[in-house]
Amino acid sequence: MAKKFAEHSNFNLSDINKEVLKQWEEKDLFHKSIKIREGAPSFVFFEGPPSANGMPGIHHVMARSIKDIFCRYKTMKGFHVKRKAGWDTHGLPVELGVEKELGITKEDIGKKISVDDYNKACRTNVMKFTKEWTDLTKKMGYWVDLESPYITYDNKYIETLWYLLKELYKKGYLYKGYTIQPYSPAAGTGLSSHELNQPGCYRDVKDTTVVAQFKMLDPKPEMTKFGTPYFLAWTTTPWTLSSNTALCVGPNIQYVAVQSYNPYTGQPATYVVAKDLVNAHFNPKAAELALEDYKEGDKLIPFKVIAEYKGTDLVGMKYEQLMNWITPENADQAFRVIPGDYVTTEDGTGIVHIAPTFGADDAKVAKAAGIPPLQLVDKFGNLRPSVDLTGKFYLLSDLDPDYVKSRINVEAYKKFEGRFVKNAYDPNLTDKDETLDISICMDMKVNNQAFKIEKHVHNYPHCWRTDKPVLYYPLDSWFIKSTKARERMMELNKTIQWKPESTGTGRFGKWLENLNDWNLSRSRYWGTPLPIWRTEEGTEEKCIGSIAELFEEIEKSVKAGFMKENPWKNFKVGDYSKENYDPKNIDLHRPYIDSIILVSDSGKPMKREADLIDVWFDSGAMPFAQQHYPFENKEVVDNGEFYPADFIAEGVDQTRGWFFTLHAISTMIKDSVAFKAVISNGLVLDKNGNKMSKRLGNAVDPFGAIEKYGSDPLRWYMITNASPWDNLKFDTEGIEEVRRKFFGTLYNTYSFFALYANVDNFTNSQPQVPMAKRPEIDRWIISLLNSLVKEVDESYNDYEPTKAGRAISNFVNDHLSNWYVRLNRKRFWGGTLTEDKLAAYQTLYTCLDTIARLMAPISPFYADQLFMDLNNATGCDKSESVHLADFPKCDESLINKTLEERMQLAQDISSMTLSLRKKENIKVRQPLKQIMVPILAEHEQENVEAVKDLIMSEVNVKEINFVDDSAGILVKKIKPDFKKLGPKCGKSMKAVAAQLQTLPQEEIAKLEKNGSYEICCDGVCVIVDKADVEILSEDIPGWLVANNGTITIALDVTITPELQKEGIAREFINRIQNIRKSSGFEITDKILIEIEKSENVNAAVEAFKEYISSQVLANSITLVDKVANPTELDFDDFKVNIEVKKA
RNA sequence: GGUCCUCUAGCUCAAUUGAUUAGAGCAGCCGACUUAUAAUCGGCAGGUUCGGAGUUUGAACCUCCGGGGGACCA
Repeated sequence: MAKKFAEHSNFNLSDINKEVLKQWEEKDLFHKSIKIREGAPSFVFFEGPPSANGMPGIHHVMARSIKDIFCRYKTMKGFHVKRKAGWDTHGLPVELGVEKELGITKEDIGKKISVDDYNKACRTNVMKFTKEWTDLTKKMGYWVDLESPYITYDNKYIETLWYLLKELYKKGYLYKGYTIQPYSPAAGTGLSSHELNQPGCYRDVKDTTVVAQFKMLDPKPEMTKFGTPYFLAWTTTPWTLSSNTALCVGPNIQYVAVQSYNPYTGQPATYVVAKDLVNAHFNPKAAELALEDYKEGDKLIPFKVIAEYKGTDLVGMKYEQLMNWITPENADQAFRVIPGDYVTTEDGTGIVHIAPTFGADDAKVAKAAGIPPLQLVDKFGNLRPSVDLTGKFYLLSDLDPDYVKSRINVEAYKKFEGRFVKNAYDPNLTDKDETLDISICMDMKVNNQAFKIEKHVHNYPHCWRTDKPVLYYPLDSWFIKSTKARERMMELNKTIQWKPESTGTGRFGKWLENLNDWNLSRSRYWGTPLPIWRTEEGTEEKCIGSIAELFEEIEKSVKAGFMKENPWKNFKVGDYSKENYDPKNIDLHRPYIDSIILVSDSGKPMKREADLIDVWFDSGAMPFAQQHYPFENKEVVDNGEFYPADFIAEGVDQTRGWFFTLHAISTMIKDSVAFKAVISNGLVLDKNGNKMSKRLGNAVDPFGAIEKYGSDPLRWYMITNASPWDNLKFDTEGIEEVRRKFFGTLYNTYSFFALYANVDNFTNSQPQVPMAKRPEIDRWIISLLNSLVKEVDESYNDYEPTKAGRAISNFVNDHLSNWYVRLNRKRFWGGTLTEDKLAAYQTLYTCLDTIARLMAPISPFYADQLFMDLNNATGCDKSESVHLADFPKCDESLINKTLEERMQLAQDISSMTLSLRKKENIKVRQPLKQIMVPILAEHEQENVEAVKDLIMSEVNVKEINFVDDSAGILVKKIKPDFKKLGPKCGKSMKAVAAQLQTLPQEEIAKLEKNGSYEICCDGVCVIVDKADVEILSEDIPGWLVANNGTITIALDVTITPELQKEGIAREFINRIQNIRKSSGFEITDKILIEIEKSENVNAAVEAFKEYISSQVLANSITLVDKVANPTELDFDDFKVNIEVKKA
């Protein structure tokens, strides 16, 4: 007994989701889907590790849908697609989460709580939401190996990181440097650029700014003619002026000397500023005033430009230190004008104040020009900037007394010592208090050092944790010299297929071009320790690349007496078992690792550099670390089975995060790309285009959405609404629409099929009816289906899931359901299983089965149900799931473009006819005599003939006739083909087009006859070929005509008495059916009809009595003088009374 | 402040890469169908392609200027 096609009583995708998921788990289908492809070529995919210390959001569904689509697709295409889940477990977010939970700050670590306990808390905390993540992963249908994920805190993982660091070390990529970095005095730590880019970090703040006057020591002669000569330089951080050691000009910028007066003191002066900025600092209204007429206190200050210089002319000029509180080392080298390409004339004065200790650019140009930074010596003998780690000017008592004596002007400095550079850092101050900037500016004003003091609003970064402004501050750090690999990284990047391309060339490419060295250091507790040990003076160091190497070194150290014993004596080197690497046995984290003292080659003790490494190194190293490379799995990584990735996908925010670190590490270690193709998806915004946030309450809960709609419509919506790299305005109405329009239609199509297939016991076991024997409409849909397979396959292959999904959905809605099934319904009804009927079943079955496979990557649940419903009944494909089945192959021989065009023609002609009917207010129910189609070429008639019957039944006309040109009645029109004619005509295109369009009928006839025609205008003549134009019939005089593109039709709207009668009959049928329905008659009930006599209907009723009766199951129709219980029927022009009774 | 992306119907998106009637779906309005029926279908209406200038025979598309939105970076 053949199995029947499942007929579902209701259609709830959320339930289907759950049901199918249960099946998957029971049958362990994910693992089977990998197992069946064992030995096949591998398709390598890398999963970017999320951090499980927060709940997953709806955007994760987006990113993971994309990943899942291509992994499933490639599996169906026969590839072996292994994919390991991963967890990102280190780093500041985790630490801060723990601190918040425990109610402690960074300073408490090691005091109130031991580092050991703290790290234990981190280890637990970071996996807090693992359950939710796993849950979502399963529910949304993302297939990834969750049982053996890579975890970045794992000892094995860390060991690979050490291996990689050592490799980099050996290649000379690691160095220690002193650089200006964003630093949060309140948090006591440097901040990574990633941290600086937490939402809300950059904020507009109002700061006091000053244009300072730097007195020249060696002015050019013309500068000394009037008052004192000064350089003007603008700063938004006046407190850094005391650390000024140079001024910077743009070498190619034009500067001028301007004679004028100081606005505050009225003292005469000659100022040097950029030419473009003169008007920003000197009021143009005062340009006409004479210098001599100025009196102190005048609002308009006269000025006079007296000379012009190029930036390079100024380089090397010397000036007097602005604030002589502290004398820098090598002071003779300081206080000079130096060149810098980054100087602009957009704001300020075109001369930039340089404080090498507080600006990254400053430090760079200063170093290049040999300018010393202004540094102090603290009481421990360290060189320090003028601000301490808490954010205040050093207290004299914290400095080296000898240094204070020799270098500091105590008198001047005392006034400012201990002042915090921002009020936010000082626990005793508020915004309302005078800032250090203001105090300094006031001082400068009095001393004739300030030219202009202003409030200025600018965008400034804040610490995402403490909310306080960031300080650019010099810190000691380890760096990866990524600049060394920059060229190679750019080259390799060109080989990567980026989706969208602009992210690769633009955002990523530009970033590589301007690459800086990678700051690897983090001064925190929970992370991968930097495996570098150094002697106290830093003269000797060792980088450790494995546990084995560490153990060897420990041995030496024990021998040298620096350590008593190896703290991990149970660990067996070379034993890669889970137990051996268990944290109970060995833990490479702080604080344990810090207790290890190694011995240098010369016999000195070496301590570990206290830093942890950037967590982005953790994630970027995952291609290797997830395999514990090279300690294990060396083979499969080196031979390409697991590396590089064929494909990865993450949010666009990862461009400079994970995408970069993967690429950088891979380039430096393996001289290879880490991934060959990448999709960077956009953001998921709320329906109004705003960012989703928990705070605003507009975040969509992914669990709720899946529960309500099911994962399929959610995924389908996300993928097909817009390209994944565009931002998605997430609107649940869109999911609803997808459910209704696409899944609903597909479900109905299947239900229709199942209903009749079960009645006819169709099981697809009969031999396939040869295509040649199937009706044209079958061959048409099969042709379209194969075109679809081709398009979808190409789209998936090109990482264009949106195109694939849209194509599938168009096919299902417009062609399969709305045309094929609708027009063929009658073929499935009643009767025996004829060849024609069989062809219909087979055709529809093929379509549904193919659709299930095509859609499986995007909507894995419903596709599987559909596939199983079909194949369980037929046994055609014995795969346990659509995801274990093969992707359809396009059979080019079944694609018939002529057929597709013809059907399009039928659809167009029907649509035009319906439109004409509407215009004339003639219901479809009213039969009409004929449609006329003008024919200009033979094949046109052929095409229409082929689909004639379809059109006639669609639009209720009796004939389709053709008018050819022989009678000469057609009114023709010429449409130029601009693409062909444009290049031919050039400038005269417009005139030629105008002439063509007004060409008289005779001339058109000539063109047609001769195949070409000469058009002259403006003295230029062009030969217009027949192929350069489209000739169409625009009108048939006396007919009602519609035009659409090249198609023209005319509808005969004359309603003959005969047609009218038939129309009335159809009208009766419709009304009576309605009465049947509203009276609650059964479909099989027979009825008796009485109609009140009326001139309007008598003839029609008499003529079509049989027809009406057969349609409405009437035993009799009688015309009577008056009915007993009349129902009034309104026929627009007249009314008729009728009575319908059960027989 | 810099770099990049983006702006098309009320909404969400197309437009074969420069071609002359700028298209769909949703929503709206009108209607049809009534053995896929809590399903389905048709028609109508809706546009200064963000604004401006330029290149071109021809611009939604290329260039420049300006505006809105967004991302990334300093």
